[in-house]
Amino acid sequence: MPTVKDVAKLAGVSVGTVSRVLSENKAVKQPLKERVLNAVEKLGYKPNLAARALRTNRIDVIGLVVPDITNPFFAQLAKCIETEAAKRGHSVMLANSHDDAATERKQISALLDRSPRGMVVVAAADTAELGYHTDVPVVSLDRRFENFPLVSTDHAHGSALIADHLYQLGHRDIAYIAGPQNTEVGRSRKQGFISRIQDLHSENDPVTLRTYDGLFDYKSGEDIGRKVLTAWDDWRPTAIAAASDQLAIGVLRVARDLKLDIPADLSITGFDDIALASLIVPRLTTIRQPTERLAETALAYIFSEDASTTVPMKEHPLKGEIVIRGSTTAPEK
Amino acid sequence: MPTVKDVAKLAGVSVGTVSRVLSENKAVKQPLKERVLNAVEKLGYKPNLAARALRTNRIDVIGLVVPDITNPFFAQLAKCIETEAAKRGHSVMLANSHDDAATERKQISALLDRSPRGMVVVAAADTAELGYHTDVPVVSLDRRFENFPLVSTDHAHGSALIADHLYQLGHRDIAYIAGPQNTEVGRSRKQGFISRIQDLHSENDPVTLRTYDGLFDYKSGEDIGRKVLTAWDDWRPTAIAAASDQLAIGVLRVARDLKLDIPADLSITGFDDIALASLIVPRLTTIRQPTERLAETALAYIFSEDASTTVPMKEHPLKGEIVIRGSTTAPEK
DNA sequence: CTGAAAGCGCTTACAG
DNA sequence: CTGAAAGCGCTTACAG
Repeated sequence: MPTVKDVAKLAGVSVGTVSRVLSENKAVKQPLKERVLNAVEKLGYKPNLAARALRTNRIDVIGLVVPDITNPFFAQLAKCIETEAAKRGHSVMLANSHDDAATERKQISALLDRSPRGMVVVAAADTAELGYHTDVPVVSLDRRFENFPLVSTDHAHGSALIADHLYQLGHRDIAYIAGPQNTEVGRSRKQGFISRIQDLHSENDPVTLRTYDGLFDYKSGEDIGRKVLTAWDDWRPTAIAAASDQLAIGVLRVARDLKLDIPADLSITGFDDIALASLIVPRLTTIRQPTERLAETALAYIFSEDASTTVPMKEHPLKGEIVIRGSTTAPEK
Repeated sequence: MPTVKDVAKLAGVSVGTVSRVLSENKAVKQPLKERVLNAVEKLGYKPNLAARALRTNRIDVIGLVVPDITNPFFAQLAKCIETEAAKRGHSVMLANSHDDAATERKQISALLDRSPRGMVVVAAADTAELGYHTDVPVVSLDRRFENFPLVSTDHAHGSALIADHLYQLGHRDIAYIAGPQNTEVGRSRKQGFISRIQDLHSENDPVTLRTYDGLFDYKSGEDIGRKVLTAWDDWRPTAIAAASDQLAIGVLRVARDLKLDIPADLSITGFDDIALASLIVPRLTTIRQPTERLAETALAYIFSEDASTTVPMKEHPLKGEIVIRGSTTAPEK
C-alpha cells in the first residue's frame, strides 16, 4: 500500500504538501496540486484511515445503537441513517441493545471507544442512567437516551390524527392498546390519543374509551386483542387503535382467529407504517413516520456546531401523516 | 483521556510493560502486572483504538454489506453477525448495497479502506466483477460475492423438503414461483424443487409442475400469484411453492383478494422462515434457515487460518429444516 | 522478565 | 505558498 511518502516522492514534493492537497485543498498552488493528484492517481493511493484517526482523533464513522435491527421500524431507521451518513462520507457502526439497559451500556461504550464522529442511539425501553462524559456528540432517535437531545416524531400529534379519523368515521366505542408506559414514546402516543378523544367527547355525543397497556410487539397485540375481543358480553369496541403496527397486526391476527371481518366488524389502526402495514390483508390504516427526515435531522445535529458547543438542541418533533387504508371503515349500525 | 504513558508512570514501569500486560499477559511477572492493572483501573484507562490500529494495521471490526437491511431475512442475518462479532470483541460496520452492483462496489471499498478484520458480504443480485486484491478476508454469505468462499443454506435440499411435503400431502398440481435466476440462490432453490418433483413423478402417478420466475419480494408474489390464480380455466394448481417467504406472502395476499380459502383451496409454502412467517394468517409452512449457524460459520472462517492463507474454504452448505404450519394441507378431492 | 527506542502513516503548527 | 519536523498513542523487535 502506498503512503503519503510514496506520493510525495513521485510528485517531488513534501509529505505536508500531499496532505494539504488531500484535505484543505486551498493554499496549494495549481502546478503542485496537479502533480500530487497525478501521483495519487498513478499509485492508487488511499489514505490510511487509522493514521488519520490517530492524528485527528476523529474517524468518519457514526455509531448506531438500536434495540433490535430485526424490528422493521428500526431497520428502516438504520437504513436511512446509513444513507445520510454515506452522503457525508461516513460509515455506520451498528449494535443491538436487545432492549436491555446493561447490553446497551456495553454496546455504547464499545462504539464510543472507537471515537466515532457521532453517535445515534435509539434507547432501550428500560434504559438506565449511566452518566457519560464524552466529547462525541450523541443524539437520541425515536426514544430518548439519557438526557441527550431527541429527534422524534410528534407522537401525540399522530395519535390525535388517528383519534380524529376514527371519530369522523363514527366510532364511539374505542379501545386503545398502548405501548410500554416506561417509554416516552408509549406515553406520548397514549396521552395524545386520550386527550384528543376527551376533546371530541361531549354529553350529547359521548365517546367510550378504554385503554390497555402492553408492549410494542405482535405478541402483546395478540394477547391484549384476545382479552378485549372475548369480553364482548361486557362492552364492545367498534374500533381498536394500537400504539404500533406490530401491535395492530397482532390484534388483526386474533380478530381473524375469532372469525371477525375486518374492517366491517372492527376497525383497526396502527402506528409507524412499517413496510408490512401495506402488505397484510386488509392493509393497515396507520401513521407514517417521517423516517428519512428523522435520520436527516439526527445527523444534521451531529454535524452541527451545537453538538460540540453543548448548546441544547431545539427539539421540534417532526409531524407524521395519516395513511388511510382498508383496515378502517364506519362502524355498522 | 489517560494513555499508556500515564499508566506507566503511575505504575512505575515502562510503557512497553503496560502494553504487554494489556495484551500477551504472559511474560510479565505477577507483581508488576498487578501494579499495572491497578493503575489502569484507577485511571480508567482505555486504549486508543486508532493508535493500536495504526500500529497493528488491524481493527476489531467486521464489515457487513447486505442488499437491504430492511429485508427481514437480511436483518436477521445482520443481527446474528453482530452477535457473533461481539463474542469476539468486534463491532460491525454495516452498509446497504441497495441490490445494485455499483453501490455494492463503492460500499465494499469504503469499508475495506477502514481495514476491518474481515468482511462479510451478502451479494447484490446483479453483482458485477470487480477483482479485489485485499488482505482482508472476505466471505460471501447467503449469496456468493465474486468467487469468495460462500457460507449458505443448502437451498436445493430445502426445496426438496418442500417438494416432499407437498407430494406427501397428495398435491399433484403444483406451481413453483422461483426467485431471480441471475442469483445462485434463486437457481438452486428452483433446481432443487424441480429435480425432486421429477424424482417423485411417475407414469402411474404423474405430477404436473409449472414454474414461474420472479424476484424474491412481496410484489413479485402478488403479480405472479395473480397470473397463476386467474388462469384457472386452463390449469389449476392445488399448491403454490414460493422461493421465499416474501413471495409466498404476496401470493397469500392475492389469494385472499380472490376469496380463496388458504389452505383449503390452495396450499402455499415459503422459504426462509422470517419472523413474519409465523405472524400472518394462516401461519406459513416454510424452510427455516439456520441463521445463527450461518453467521457463526462465516465468522469462524474469517478468524481461521485459512482465510489468510488463501486455502480455499471447504464449502458445506448448512441444512435448513422444514417448519410445517397452517398454510398447507391435503388438497380437496 | 523488563526497559529504551523505533516507527506505524498521517496532520499541523512553525518557519521561511 | 511550501518544507522540515514534531507528535498522535500504541506495539514490538532488540538488548540486557
